[in-house]
Amino acid sequence: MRISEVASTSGLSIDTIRYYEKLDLLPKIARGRDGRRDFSAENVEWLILLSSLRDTGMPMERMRYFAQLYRRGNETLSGRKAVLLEHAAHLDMRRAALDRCAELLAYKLKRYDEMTEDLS
Amino acid sequence: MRISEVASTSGLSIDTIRYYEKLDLLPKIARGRDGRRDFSAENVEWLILLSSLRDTGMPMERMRYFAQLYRRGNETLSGRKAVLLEHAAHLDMRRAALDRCAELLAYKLKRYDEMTEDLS
DNA sequence: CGCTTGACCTGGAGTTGCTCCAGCTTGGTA
DNA sequence: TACCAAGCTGGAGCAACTCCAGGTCAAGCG
Repeated sequence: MRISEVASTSGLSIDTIRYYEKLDLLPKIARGRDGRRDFSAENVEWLILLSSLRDTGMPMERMRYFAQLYRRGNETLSGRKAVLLEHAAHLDMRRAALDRCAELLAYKLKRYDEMTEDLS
Repeated sequence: MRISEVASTSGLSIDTIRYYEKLDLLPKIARGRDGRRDFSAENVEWLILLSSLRDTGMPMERMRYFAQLYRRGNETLSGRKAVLLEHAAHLDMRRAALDRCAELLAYKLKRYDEMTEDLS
């Protein structure tokens, strides 16, 4: 799979994919005879996971750690599981922050409405 | 109110508060005789709102626009309302992204479990 | 067969939104 | 009166992209 296809499939930009490769977040990516990257289905699945983790706020350093485990293979499954469970907990906290913000917005909007009524 | 108190009340760091002032995200902040900032209750409320917006992903440029409206006073209420409504919609999208990620994690975790069973 | 176009390559500079630091001033305490 | 914590400013540093210049290569077209 060409890098442009991977970009549109994963939601990452082409530049970000190359950047992630440079930071060792990806396993070795195959190259075609012409030197271009040729992503396997597994590569793409991995990038979709990274994209999703990053988009929901996993820090780069944590992703590097996760990627190291991934490269070391099956013996690291329980370590990777721990990373994902921790991130699932993080998602709950993010959801709570969104909810608090939504509540604050509802309150502010109500106040704005009251203020515009007072003016009329 | 001193800057350190505002920081712990709003969740923003002292540096970030000064940074926001430099970027004109805040109205003019009073200074004590000694030159230190002295935040009013309204200042603090504004910073809490900014903190919440920023934390849930409003871009700086949008916040600058919002702050400009705020500084111009009551005539901009409907403009500010539009900004907050737009952000409320953004919150829904973020919540959906979190949910998709949670689902992906649940799937991956299940697969990890299956793989560890196979090994044993 | 030569030429152009477009997708890809690399290394490096630029951007956003903080975050930290050096070096200074000041108000309160012993 | 001597100190220390808390504040000040201007500027450097950092994370995570994002963009750009300048180059390669395969494919399609006249």
